[in-house]
Amino acid sequence: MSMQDTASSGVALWRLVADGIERGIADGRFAAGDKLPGEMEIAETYRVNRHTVRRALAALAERGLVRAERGSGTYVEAQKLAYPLRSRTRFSEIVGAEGREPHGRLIEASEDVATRELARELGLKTGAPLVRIEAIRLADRTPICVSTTWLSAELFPGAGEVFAATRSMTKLLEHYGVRDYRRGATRITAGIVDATDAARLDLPLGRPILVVDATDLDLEGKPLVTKHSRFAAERVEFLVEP
Amino acid sequence: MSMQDTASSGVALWRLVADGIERGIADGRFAAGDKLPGEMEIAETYRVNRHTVRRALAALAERGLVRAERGSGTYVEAQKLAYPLRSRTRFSEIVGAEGREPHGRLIEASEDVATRELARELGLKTGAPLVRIEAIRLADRTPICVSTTWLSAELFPGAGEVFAATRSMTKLLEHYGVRDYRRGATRITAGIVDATDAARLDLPLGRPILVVDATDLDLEGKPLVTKHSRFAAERVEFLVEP
DNA sequence: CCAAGTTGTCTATGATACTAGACAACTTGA
DNA sequence: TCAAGTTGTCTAGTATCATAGACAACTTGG
Repeated sequence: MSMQDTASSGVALWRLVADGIERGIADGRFAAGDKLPGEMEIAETYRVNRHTVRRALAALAERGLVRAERGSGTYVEAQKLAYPLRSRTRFSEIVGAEGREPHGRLIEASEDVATRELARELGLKTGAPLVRIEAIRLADRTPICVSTTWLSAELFPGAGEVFAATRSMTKLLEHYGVRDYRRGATRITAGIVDATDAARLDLPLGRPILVVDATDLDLEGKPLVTKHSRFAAERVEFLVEP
Repeated sequence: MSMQDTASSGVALWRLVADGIERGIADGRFAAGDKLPGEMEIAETYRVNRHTVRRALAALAERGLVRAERGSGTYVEAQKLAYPLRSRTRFSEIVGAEGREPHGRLIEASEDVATRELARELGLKTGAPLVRIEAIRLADRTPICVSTTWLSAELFPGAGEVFAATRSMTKLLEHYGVRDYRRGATRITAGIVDATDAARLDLPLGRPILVVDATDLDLEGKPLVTKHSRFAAERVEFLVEP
């Protein structure tokens, strides 16, 4: 150790610094996305060499808690949202279970007609009238995913307005008398974010996204809605449980 | 660190070993007075060099948790019993308050006659008949002190048998109708344990003892018993409170 | 574009931590 | 008395921890 830690506690200085910063992140002194103080400044507050601070930051970066950007600063990485994929998948419940505040926002709602693919997913005829809802979901204030959701315009007339008011797909379905629903097939792929979604997700261009196509069914197995969601890969982690 | 700790945790190996041993003491895997495994054996269980174990043991010894005896082994130091000296001093209550189990054992009871000193302490005449009780007191199974207690044989006939049965001075006095009593003068000195007491206290020769001479009085201030107690200095700590 | 501020990388030095081996000093039990 | 087992002490080598300074590479705001 150094002359600075009084009693040679058996804990390295860089570890003390790392723990201090981690505590700051945990208790919200440094929020997700925040810029940490500069290495020099941290070194001064802990009365420690800049290299020791770098060692601490490296340990935190290793665990994904912070990310250093050369020339700019070191930023708090939002902890990846653990997103379990079960038959009962509710965004608000998942986010809430992580101790974060779920939000939804309508981007756009419009009339559409079913392509052959959409028709098959929803058990409708090709060309059937649909409501298309473009929405974004956030945990606290961090955008997690943008979803395009299609519903039958005949079964759910005015669904766009209802979603704009309720900001929740679950509540929308309740409004139409659907007490419960469950997840049908879920397909997951990955891609690169396009410019539109990048702006919506507040992501730099070129970042990876997780693309999820899923259909929700009512309790009799009849398709209710089908969705095409794009998740910011760096903010979410899907958990598939046996 | 070494190559052995996989991820360079920032916590020194010797600290991990020390913490492990301390936990063992705290949860009773190593009881007070127990001999710890040899340094070599500890080194093997923690997959660590013997010198690292020695560093850990040195840290624990520094804090008084263990004591190394060359050629013999390293022993768990009993935490010193906090022994407050108040006007109402009851061994069993003091030990119980520390969460330990008080015990008493009669070593010997015999007839005696009052020396001038004893007579003065007890408010009797020189040569008055006395009962002399030699007893040992323990906390859990650790001997704390040996006491020689004198009582008037006229006021407390057969006191030796009563003590042998009750193993408690408080209960003995109750047996003779003494509901309460309090501590009179208390004199404290220190000395070196003699061979007899060393055996009784399970102490090595040459160890320091605290010698307490005290007289207990009934509520009217009349002397009841006078005692000469020898405490193992390393196992007890007297607290004088204002 | 430029200056200021940021992180990244290099060299260098000294103090600790850990390992390894050997032997001394001591205790214990046979 | 002796052998085995214990703690104490020494030397030595390697790796990590921490400090210090200098400069490169990059970002940001003016």
